[in-house]
Amino acid sequence: MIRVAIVEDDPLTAELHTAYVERLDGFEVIGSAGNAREARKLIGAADAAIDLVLLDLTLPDIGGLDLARAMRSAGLSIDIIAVTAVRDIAAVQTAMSFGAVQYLIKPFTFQVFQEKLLAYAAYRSRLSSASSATSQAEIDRLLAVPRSSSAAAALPKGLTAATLDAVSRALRESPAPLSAAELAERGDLSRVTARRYLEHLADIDLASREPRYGTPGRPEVAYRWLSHPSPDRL
Amino acid sequence: MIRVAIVEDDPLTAELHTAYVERLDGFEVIGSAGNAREARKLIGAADAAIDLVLLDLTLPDIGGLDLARAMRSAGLSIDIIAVTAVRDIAAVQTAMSFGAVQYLIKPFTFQVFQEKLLAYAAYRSRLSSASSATSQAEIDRLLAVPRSSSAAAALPKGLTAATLDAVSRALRESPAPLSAAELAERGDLSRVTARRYLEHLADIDLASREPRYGTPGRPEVAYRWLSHPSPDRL
DNA sequence: CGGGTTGCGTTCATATTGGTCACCGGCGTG
DNA sequence: CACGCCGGTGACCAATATGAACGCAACCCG
Repeated sequence: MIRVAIVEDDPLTAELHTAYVERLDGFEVIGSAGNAREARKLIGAADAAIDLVLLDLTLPDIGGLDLARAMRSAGLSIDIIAVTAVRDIAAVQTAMSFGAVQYLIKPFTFQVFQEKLLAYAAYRSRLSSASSATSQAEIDRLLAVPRSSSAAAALPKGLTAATLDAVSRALRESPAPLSAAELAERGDLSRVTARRYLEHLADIDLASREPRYGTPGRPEVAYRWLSHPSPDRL
Repeated sequence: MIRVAIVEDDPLTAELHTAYVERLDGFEVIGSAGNAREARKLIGAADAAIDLVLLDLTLPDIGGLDLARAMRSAGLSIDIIAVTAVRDIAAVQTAMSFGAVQYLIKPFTFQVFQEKLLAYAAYRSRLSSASSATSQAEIDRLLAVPRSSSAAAALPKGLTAATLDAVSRALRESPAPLSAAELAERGDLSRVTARRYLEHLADIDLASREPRYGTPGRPEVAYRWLSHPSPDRL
């Protein structure tokens, strides 16, 4: 059983992540913390014996990266999966230098989450089953992270990962909600295709629909990128 | 230029590693230290601006792992490659939790050493060229590099080095991205073969896929050569 | 209050390309 | 010399974005 602590300031998101973890066999949630102070207490508790921390990098009191540093200073080698909405390469690099084993970008679907945690579990069992490494090649094999392609299989028929990625990016980078027609113009796509992908994003709760009234003609629905998916969608 | 510090207690080995580093283009040795105290001074020097430390884990005064911890405590996110004769899984795991990007077992050949450092260089240039990541997939791609090894060495079944070389060259010399059909026409290959090799190049991150939208019919995917570290050095 | 107008949502046929499978020719081997 | 393995090829079926046609939901005007 891999014992997980969740450090996340938004209670709704924390609850969602807890539910995610508990859906996976072999994982259990030991506790959660909403800020760094609580997290320190949680992790420091003698009977906790935590294996893995899902660490949000944006906490109210001190940054998650500082918390990670503090953990390392204390000599704790608990594994960390960084969870954040920050899409900053520098943050990624810093997190990795503190020994984060994975970097998850919010919001994520259960599939992506599952993939990362299962990869971690595999890594963990590999390490524990091998008592001592005998060669460089073996070390390399132990540390290798398997290429994941399970996410692609979860796509409904007729949709492409590359296109979905392009649509997601365009929507995310737009400050205002986008209609299918507007996104089509930006992304060199047809209106029909743009709508299909936007509908998919809305279906998996990565985007919300917002009808626009007030103009003549049939109302146009605009889509807004969601950074906090609702937890009722399990 | 990647600035390297070498921390190694045995002078002969330190010299050897220095020579190894200097055989590689794009790397330079800033200094070396024989124990943790010297290492701290070397790394702390304001004008050092060190990118990478080759860190021996068995030092006379304090352990290399403790030095790594001290570096992290100080907020330094300098990359570390752990170098040691210790074949202990626990040490590997601890080193990785302190954010080591590689783990090299002494003694190693120049080949192995080169492979690890070139992989690191690729990882680094990838990170610096991308200012902000846009998707989980991209993060995964960025982070996959440093820990996977010998990707180029082992060719999958059904591929030939000569053909791969020809395809690589053709793609590299083309200013615009090329589709499989286009490359087939240029290179005297069938579309099928061209596609197989282009897919391989994309899989090992030497090329990127870019679907072309806007025209009726199924979108055509074009491949673009990614210009990072020199492949002629292999 | 109801019919007309206006756009967008939705569906469907179509145009292309992707992916796969069974063959073919060549090279090494016994 | 026959055999077997292996990589490249042609042709097939499946996949996926496009454009146009149709229908619907909200505004507007009489």
